[in-house]
Amino acid sequence: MGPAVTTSDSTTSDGAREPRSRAERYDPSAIEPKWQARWDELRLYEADLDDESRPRFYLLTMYDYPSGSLHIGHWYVKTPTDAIGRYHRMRGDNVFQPIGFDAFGLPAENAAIKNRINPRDWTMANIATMRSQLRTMGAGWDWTAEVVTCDPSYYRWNQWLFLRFLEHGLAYRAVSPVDWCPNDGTLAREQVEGADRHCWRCGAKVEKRELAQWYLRTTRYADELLDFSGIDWPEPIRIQQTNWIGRSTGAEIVFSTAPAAHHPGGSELRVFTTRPDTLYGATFMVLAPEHPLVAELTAPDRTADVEAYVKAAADKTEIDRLSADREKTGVPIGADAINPVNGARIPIFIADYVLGTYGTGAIMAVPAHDERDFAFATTFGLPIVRVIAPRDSDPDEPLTEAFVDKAADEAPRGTGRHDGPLGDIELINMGSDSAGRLVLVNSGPWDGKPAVDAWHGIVADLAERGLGRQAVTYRLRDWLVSRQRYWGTPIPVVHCPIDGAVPVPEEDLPVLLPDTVDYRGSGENPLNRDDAFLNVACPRCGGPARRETDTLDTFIDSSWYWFRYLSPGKDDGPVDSEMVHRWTPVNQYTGGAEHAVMHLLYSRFFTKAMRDLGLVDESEPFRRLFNQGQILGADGERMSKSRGNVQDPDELVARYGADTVRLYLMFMGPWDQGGPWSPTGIGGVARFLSRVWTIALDPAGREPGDPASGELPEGEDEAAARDHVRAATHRALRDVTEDIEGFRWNTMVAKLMELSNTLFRYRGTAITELPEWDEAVRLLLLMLAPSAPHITEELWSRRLAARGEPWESIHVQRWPEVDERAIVEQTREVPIQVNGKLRDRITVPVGISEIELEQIVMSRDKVVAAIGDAHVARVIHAGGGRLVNIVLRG
RNA sequence: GCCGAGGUGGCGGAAUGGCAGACGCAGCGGUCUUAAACACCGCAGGGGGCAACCCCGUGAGGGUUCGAGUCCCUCCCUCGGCACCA
Repeated sequence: MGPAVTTSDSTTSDGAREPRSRAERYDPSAIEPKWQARWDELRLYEADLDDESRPRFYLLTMYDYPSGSLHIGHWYVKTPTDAIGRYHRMRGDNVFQPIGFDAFGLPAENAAIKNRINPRDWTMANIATMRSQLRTMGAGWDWTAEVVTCDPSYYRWNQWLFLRFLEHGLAYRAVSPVDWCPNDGTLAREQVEGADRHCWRCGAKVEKRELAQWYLRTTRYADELLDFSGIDWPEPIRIQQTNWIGRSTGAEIVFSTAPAAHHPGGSELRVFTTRPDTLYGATFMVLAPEHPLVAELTAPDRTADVEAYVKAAADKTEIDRLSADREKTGVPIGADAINPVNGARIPIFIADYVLGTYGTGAIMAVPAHDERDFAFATTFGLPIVRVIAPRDSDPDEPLTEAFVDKAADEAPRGTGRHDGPLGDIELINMGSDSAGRLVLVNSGPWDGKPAVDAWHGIVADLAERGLGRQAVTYRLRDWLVSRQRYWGTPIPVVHCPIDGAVPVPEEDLPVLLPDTVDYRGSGENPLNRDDAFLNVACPRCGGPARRETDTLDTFIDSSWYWFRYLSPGKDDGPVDSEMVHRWTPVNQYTGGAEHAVMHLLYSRFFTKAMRDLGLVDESEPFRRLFNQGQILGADGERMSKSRGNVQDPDELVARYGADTVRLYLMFMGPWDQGGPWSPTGIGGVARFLSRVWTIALDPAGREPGDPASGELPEGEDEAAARDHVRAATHRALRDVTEDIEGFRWNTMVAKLMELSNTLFRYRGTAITELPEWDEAVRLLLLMLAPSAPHITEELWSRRLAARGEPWESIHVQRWPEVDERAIVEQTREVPIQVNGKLRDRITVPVGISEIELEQIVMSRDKVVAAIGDAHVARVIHAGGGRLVNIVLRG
């Protein structure tokens, strides 16, 4: 049992041992389940979505993956979120606070393979556990709106949406590589282990395999996704999304291949560059190892080297490949390209720092003006030709590093569209050189022309010859949604030998996952072996065909689930458009910052795509977003069962009660920060709630440990004490309200502690008989109600009972109003600095003039001493008289 | 490596460019108790001094300012993300 919370003597004490106070002690286990049951009975948290009489407030928190049981991290997001909902209810809003489960995903399959249990059984059992755990939190979830994504009534609409996307050209199929294990099939990133990249299950060497897979065309919305107007999202998230999308303006330039013994030449090689003005400085070309023309262009005597390099590149992660300070590697393929502006023959290399997924998968290398190209050229002894130089400098002075305009780094970023540093080319911010400081050199007809003019001029010339055009490229790629797995939404397509990929007709949805599944101890998709699932008649020609066995990425599920909460049972469409129009965008979304780019960008994409399909009118899913931090294990690592660092909330609830756990999580630190879990300090919060209990139920009691107990604080008469109590109460109300609005829970709790400490000092005095005290207790309970719903409900009900008033839940009371008059002060303390160092403090009347204040300041002994014989240069009255600083000369 | 966030007492943290360390935890002293636990009251950044008081102090180094934890530059460290974990 925890300190101060439940002790045996509160329940068993009798005449043998006199407890300190006859008042009942705070025992959360006796009150929390009682109120949870009562709230359910009253359906206190079931929103009436048709209620037009109050402002709507859609409060959404990221739904959870049912991984087994809740850990303290789940509570860390949910308790403040619940406090937001409760606060808004008290503000008079119609709050909709739904919850659900993100039920498809890899862990269920891993468990299934390992333990030979059906993923559905595993998942549903976990959901049952987590539901019951969630109840102990006493949160205001509306369970009538629950969504579970592995239910056919949900995933059928994933399929339906996929078919609409297909119709509108937003879904397509293309070949792309996956990590592949010969025994276990496609592997997720987390299933590839070690530097040698082996399969986590069988240890086999992981290969790349090319598979035809389904994509969603997120890039169609790239520009619109850069526009954050109308939503109130944290700047860091907007910056991360903007950089993730990575819009770059540049040019596509067509080089051609030079004739060689093994190749007739004349093939087009397109490159994307943000620096067409440096075209004359291209001294070699680099293709990504996976570029489609590599095999064709490679000279016979280079084949062995090139193939070995391509194979090695496939083994590396993109993160490795893009590391800028890594030693540059690459191999020549024994072919040349021809520069369209000057006919120069330049050698073609492949190198892994060029990615097949960005731009055209090929770059023109300009070592004089790009750091990576410079490093590569230096390693391989390739020529470096300077083509940009400050006006009147020597153009042929050798470079010791790439000459890149540093002003590019100062380009504004993040809040809107921008062109920033790219994966492979550093962009000069053309706007930064509007003065024409930089000119072209070694560039034929362009010598002496400002780089800014050449940038556009060279592109225009190329365009005229059909050899180039201005182009925009994004770092953002289309969304690969195919997963070679069982436990997901089956992609509703049939492959027919005659008709190709045929969509499943809408009336045949849902394509159900087979109930029985046999993994045979392998990770390979069991749908591939399930004849009953596989064999199907072609919807178009009726001939024998084969079902698509890929399932959809679970991020599809989470890309529209908040729409579904509004009509979870709807069976003639995915969403109730009218309801969606009324209730979205979501007013407040809360969840982890680890979703900054993927889930939060996919959700925005889906909303825009669904708008264009005519399903919803909104363009953005979430009006306001907050990303809380992550609670790590006590060891500072992410909580996971395998590390054994998971903190179970049930244990804490059993010991301290849900209210204490909720409040402690809020008190730990700033909500967006998170940090390692440590239970040290939870006792302080428990003590705080015990004090609140005592203040509310036993105000007349005295503390034998405090000799001054029952007396007013020294120097305070009754009138002063009344003012003091009232001022403390209303100041707390003002600050707590602001802190809740700003989600500053830790300081909110601190201010409630401060108020309770103040009130505690008046226990046993006559003050507790007065209206000021009564108001203080009332406001303290109301302020605490959103965060600690059970204890406040209990104390509220006893308060009403004591007055003979009928019971009404504290959670339907109105949030109180601050009385500004109570807070006004007569005097204030002014710190006095000499040369910025604190030397004295004085207390002065609030309305004092600067002249009067200065007179008092200058007469103070400490000030006089600090000034000595120095000369006062000036006196600064800062912040409207908040501080005085005396500046000395010499 | 790139993008984003952060670094303040023994610990969690507080501080619209204006008194660094609110509020807690741990610690120390005390009250209550036969005693202990609980509870309560008080002390408490580091160094020096009997004291008044003085000096130092917000990852490191520079800068802007009357004044910097806060703004700017360089660097170091930690955390999140990097497209098949969710």
